[in-house]
Amino acid sequence: MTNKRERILNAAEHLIATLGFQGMSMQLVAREAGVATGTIYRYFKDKESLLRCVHEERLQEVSLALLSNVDTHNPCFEQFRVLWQNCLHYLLSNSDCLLYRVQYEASPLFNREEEERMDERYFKPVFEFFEHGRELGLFRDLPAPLLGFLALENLMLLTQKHARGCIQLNEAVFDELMDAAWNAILKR
Amino acid sequence: MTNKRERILNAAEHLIATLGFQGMSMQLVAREAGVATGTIYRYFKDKESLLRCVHEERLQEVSLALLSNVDTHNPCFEQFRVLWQNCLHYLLSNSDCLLYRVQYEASPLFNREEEERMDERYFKPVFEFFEHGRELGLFRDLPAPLLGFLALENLMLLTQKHARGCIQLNEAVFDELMDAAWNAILKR
Amino acid sequence: MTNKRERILNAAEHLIATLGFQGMSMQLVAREAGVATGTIYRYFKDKESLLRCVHEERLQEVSLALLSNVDTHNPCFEQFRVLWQNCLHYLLSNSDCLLYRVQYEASPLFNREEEERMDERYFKPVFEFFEHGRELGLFRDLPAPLLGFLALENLMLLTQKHARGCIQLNEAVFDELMDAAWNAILKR
Amino acid sequence: MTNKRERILNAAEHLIATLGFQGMSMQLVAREAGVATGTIYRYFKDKESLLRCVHEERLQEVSLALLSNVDTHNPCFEQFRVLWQNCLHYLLSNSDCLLYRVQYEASPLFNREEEERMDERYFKPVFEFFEHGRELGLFRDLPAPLLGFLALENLMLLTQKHARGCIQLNEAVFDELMDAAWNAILKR
DNA sequence: GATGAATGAGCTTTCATTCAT
DNA sequence: TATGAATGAAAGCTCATTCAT
Repeated sequence: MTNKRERILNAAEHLIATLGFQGMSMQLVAREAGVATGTIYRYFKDKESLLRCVHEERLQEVSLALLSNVDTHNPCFEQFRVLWQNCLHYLLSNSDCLLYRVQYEASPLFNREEEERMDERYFKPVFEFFEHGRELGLFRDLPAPLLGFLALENLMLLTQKHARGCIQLNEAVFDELMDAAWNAILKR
Repeated sequence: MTNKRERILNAAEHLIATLGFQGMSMQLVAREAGVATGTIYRYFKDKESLLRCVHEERLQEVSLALLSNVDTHNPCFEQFRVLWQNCLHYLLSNSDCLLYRVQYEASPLFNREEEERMDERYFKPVFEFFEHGRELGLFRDLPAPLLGFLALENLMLLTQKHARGCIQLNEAVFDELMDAAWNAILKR
Repeated sequence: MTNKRERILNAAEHLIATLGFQGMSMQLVAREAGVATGTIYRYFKDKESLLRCVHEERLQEVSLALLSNVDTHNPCFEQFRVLWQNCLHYLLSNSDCLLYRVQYEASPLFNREEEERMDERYFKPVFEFFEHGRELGLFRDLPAPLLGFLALENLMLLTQKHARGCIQLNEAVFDELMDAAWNAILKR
Repeated sequence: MTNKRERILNAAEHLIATLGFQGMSMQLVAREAGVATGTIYRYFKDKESLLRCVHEERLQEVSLALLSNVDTHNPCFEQFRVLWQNCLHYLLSNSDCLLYRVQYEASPLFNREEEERMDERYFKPVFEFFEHGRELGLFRDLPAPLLGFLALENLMLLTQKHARGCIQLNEAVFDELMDAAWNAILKR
C-alpha cells in the first residue's frame, strides 16, 4: 500500500497520545499501521529514530498553525493577537500534541543542539517578530526566545491542564490571559 | 543504615530526571540508593506507589520552600517578591524536581482528583495570597489557581530550559522576568 | 523448526513430572524445548494457560488411547478387558502424565465445571460403556462416572507408585488386578 | 509463648490446605503462627524440612484414625468394615489432608525409602491385617500393600473428588463402594 | 521490499534465608 | 532464644530488534 512511512508515524503519534510514552510498543505501532513489525525498521533505524521523527513532524505542524494569517504589515499587537489565538486554537484542538511534547522533552531523547536547529528551522518568523518588537522599544529588553517564551509557553501548560480537566477556561478568561501575556512582554 | 526510605525516593527522582520515566528501573533505583532490590518493596508496595510518593514528597517540599519567609503582614508586592524568589531559588537548585514533575503529570499515573486534594493540602496559603490580592482589586479577576499559574508556572519551564542549557539566565534577566510576572497578574 | 508448540507442551509436562509443579519454571521449559523464553508466549498467553493446555491435550491423548480397539459389538467383559489393558499400557509408558495430572487437580488451576465439560467431550464413549453394562443389570447400580472410577482410577495411582519404584508389578499381578477391578463393578 | 514448633506446623498445614503448595510462603507461615520469620529456622532447618514434618505428622494422625476401634479378635469382614469406615470418615472430615498429600507425593520432596520407613512405622497393623487375611486364603494372593491399596486407596481419590464437588456421595453409595472394595480383594 | 516468528536481555516482583540486634 | 529488616537469586513476562523466507 501507499505511504507506509506516513501511516507508521501517525500510528506512533496516536498510540503515544492514547497510551502514553511507555504504552507505545513497536508491535502495537505495526498493528495500528497495518504493517509487519520488521517493516518499521525499513523506514526508521530504531525506536528512538521513529520518536524523533514524530517530534519533528509535530513541530513543523505547530509552526505552520502558529504563523497562519500573521501579516507582518499589520501593527504589532494585531500580529501578536493572531499568533496568540493561533496558538490557543491549535493547542485546544490538539491536546495530544502537548502530552507528547512534554514527555519527549523530559526524556533522554531530548537534545539541545538538535532542538535549537529545529527551532531555527521552524520558528524563525516567530522569533523575528519578537526581535522586531524589541528593536522598536515596544517589548522588554530580553532575547527573542525569552520573549516568545513569556508570551506563549504558559499557554501550553495551561491548555494541557485544561485538557486534563484541571482548569475550566472560557472566552472571558482567554481575553484576560492574552492581555496578561501582552503585558508581560511589554516594556514599562 | 539510616533513612533508607529517603534514599530510595531521592534515587528514584534523580534517575527519572536523568534517564526519563522509562529509563528508571527498580534495579537502578536500588543500586543508586545503595540497597537491595527487595528492600524497595519493604518501603513501597510497587513501582507505581514509589512514583506517587516521590511526587507527593516533592510537592510538599516545594510548598515549604515557596512559603518560607512570606509574611502576610507585608505589602502585596513584597510578599509576591519573596514567593517568586523562593520559587526561583528552589527550582534553580532542584532541577530534577521539574523534570520529574512534567513526566509524572503526563503519565497515566496522574489523577486529577488526587492532584486537587494535594494542591489543597500543600498550596492553600499560596492560593489565599492571590485570592486576597484579587479581592483588593489589585490582581486580575481570575481564579486564584490561574493567577498563581500566571505568576509562577512558566518559571518552572524556564528553569528547566536553563538547567538543560537551552537558555542563559542572569540577575538582570531575573529582574525582568519577575517584573513581567507581576505585570501579568496586575489588573489594568 | 517444526511443531514448537508440541515441544513446549512436552517439555512442560516432563518438567512437572520430574521437578514438581513449583520446580517447573518458564525458563526451564524453554531450555528443555529448545526455544527462547519469549517464544513460549507466542503460543501460550501465560504460564496458567500453558498448564491448562498440557492438561487438556493429555486428557485427549488418554481418551484416544483408552478407546483404541474397543468394539461395542463384543461382549461386555471383552470390552472391559481391552479398556483396562489400554489404560494400563498407556499409563506404564506415560508415567509423566499421571504425576502431572495429580498436581494439576490439586492446584488452584483446577476448575470443576471446565473439568466436567472436558470429561463429557473426551470420555463420553467410556461412560456409555458403563451405563450400558448397568442397564443390562451386569454392573452395580452406580452412576457411570463412579463405575469408571472403580474400574480404572486406582490403576492410575498404582502405576504411579510403580513408576516411582514403590511397588513391583508383573503379568500375574496385572491379571489379579484386572480381575479385582471387574469384581469391584460387578453386581452381586 | 508455649509450643512454637506446634504452632508453626499447624500454620503451615493450614496455609497449604487453603492456598495450595505454591501459596505457602515462610513469611505467611510466620505471620499465621504469630512468630518472626527467623524463628521458624530455629525449629526447622529449611522449608523442605518443615514440609516433611507436616507430612509425617499427618501420616501419624491418619494411621491413628484408621486403626481406632479395630479389634483383631473380630471376624475379618468386621475388621475390614471398621477400617474402611474409619478411612471414609477421616477423609470426609479432613479433605485438606488429601489435597496436601497428593501434592507432597507428586513433588520432588517425595522419597521412596523415607516413605517406606514411615509406612512401616505407622501402618504396620494395617498391613498385618491384610497379610493375615491372605494367609487364611480369604484375600487374593497379592502383597499386603497391594491389597491395602485395592481396599482403601481409591477411597482417597473418591473423597478428594467429592470434596471438590465433582461427585455426589450418599450412604447408599458408600455401602456399594465398601462392598466393591471387599469384592476387589476377595479371592475367587 | 515486506514479513512476522523468534530471540533474549531486561523488566517488576517474590520469597527462602541470613544476621545484627 | 527471638526478632524482622535486609538480601539477592530467580521467578513470570515484555518488547526492541533480527533474519530466514
